[in-house]
Amino acid sequence: MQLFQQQKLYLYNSLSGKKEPFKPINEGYVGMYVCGPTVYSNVHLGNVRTFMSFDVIFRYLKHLGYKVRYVRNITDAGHLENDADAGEDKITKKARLEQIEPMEIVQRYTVDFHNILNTFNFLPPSIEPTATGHIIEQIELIKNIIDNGFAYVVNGSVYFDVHKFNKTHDYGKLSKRKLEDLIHNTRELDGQSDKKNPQDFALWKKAEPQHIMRWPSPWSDGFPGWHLECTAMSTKYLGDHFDIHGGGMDLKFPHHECEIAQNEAAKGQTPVNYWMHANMLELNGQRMSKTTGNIINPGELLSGNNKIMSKAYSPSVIRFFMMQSSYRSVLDLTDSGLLGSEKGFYRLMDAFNTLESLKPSTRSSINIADWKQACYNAMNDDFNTPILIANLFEAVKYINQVKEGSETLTSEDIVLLQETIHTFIFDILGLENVSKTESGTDKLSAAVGVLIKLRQEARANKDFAMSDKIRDELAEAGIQLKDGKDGTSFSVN
RNA sequence: GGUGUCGUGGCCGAGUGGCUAGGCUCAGCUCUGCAAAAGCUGCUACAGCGGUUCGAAUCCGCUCGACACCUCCA
Repeated sequence: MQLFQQQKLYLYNSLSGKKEPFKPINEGYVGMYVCGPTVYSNVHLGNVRTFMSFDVIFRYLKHLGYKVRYVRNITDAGHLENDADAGEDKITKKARLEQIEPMEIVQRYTVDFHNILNTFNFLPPSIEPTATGHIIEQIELIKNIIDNGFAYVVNGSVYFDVHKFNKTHDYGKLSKRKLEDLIHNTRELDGQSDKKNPQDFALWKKAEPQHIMRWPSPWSDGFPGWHLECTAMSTKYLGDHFDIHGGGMDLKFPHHECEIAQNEAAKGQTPVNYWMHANMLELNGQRMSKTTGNIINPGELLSGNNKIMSKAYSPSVIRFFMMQSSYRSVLDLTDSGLLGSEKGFYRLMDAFNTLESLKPSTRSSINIADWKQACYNAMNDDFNTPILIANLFEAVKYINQVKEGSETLTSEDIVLLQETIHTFIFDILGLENVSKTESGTDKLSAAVGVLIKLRQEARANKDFAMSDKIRDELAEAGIQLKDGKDGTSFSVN
């Protein structure tokens, strides 16, 4: 019996705007596709948040016993900078600015992306395909769409005919837009266009002579349109109809809308049962923006080498901070927010680390099985990590109360509590155990141990001038002594 | 202008038609030689105005405000 047969998972489907019970197409198997980054610069912190949300979703689905195939692409064929016909793609532009090959740009920032994600303890996806590795599949897809009459060729470029498609299909069903409204509100673009209608989008673009990234096709030497790669790669590895498609909220329109249209036009069926969108990350109440300088990249946040935050934050603290809000809410990244999360996170860790030293009783005064199910209920409700964390803090209270003797637990319940917390904190939330309190194994601990002993002797002799001197000078060196009932421990700041 | 999301206590941030998450801050207490650390206890909020209801912060309408998308962006 797998866990998913006992735990009823609900998830919010952007398509219906409601929470729905999760039913995979094939029982026990889940296919999930998430739109990955365009690797033309350092990974954006907002990107990290989005992928972290899906990392936790991936982890929880796996924990429930599903066999999950998680596909997250790398976009290494540049998208055009704008919708006009004459445009430079982002990767080519960056390559020109840095005077190196486009593929050097791709390589450099793919490595950066992986490094940052590893730092944040992400699980690797099952497949990480690249756009340039699937040009043939994209060309085949375009042929299908043309054959089915939903695309037209102009001057070596191919465009998707949105107006024709909308006559027999519902273009806009994901983003709740009406084609008529789009027609009404489309701005006039400067460059002259080969498109029949402004709402049409490119499937294939003929390359200008100076364009470096180009491939041969039946229509021209050129490059694929920017919505096509996800359709090609998702259906190649997950089939024409799969379970979950995710991405950032900003991709809902037009990117995901176009993916639906492409798939329906090419394959005659809608591609995805559950669309999931992670919301945006703001910095100090404003969207991150390079032009205003209101931006911080993951490396700067981790190193503390920035002018926005008061200090460096560890990957788990940042992860914990992000997990304290729902993936569907806008999250505001602030220094005080991170400080608060840091304190709470260490309190949680310290409680977990004292679990093994709890003294068992013959009976339990707390129902741990109920508490455990409450943790599952939180995650089953559209991956509600804030409620899960609230439950984990309930456990912190239990642990401290047992430690104080006001509540009791049997040894079986202590083990159950320990295993459950471990599962949720480390396996599902993906946090790492970083206790601030030293265990006393390395040389620093030995040295501080000597000072603690000297201080204890001074205190026993009521030589408080000496004992306070030891305490204060250690504090100045960044070592804080903590007096407890069972002796003195210390933490390094 | 259009579409969508949302406005919660000092701050962050969940959730729900009646049982009033959680974290941080703050206050009091315990512990301590004094502190710190740790723990315990306390702090009853849901933008405004109408309506539905026995009862709404939760449903509906309007107003105000924020954010996102509509143009590259996770």
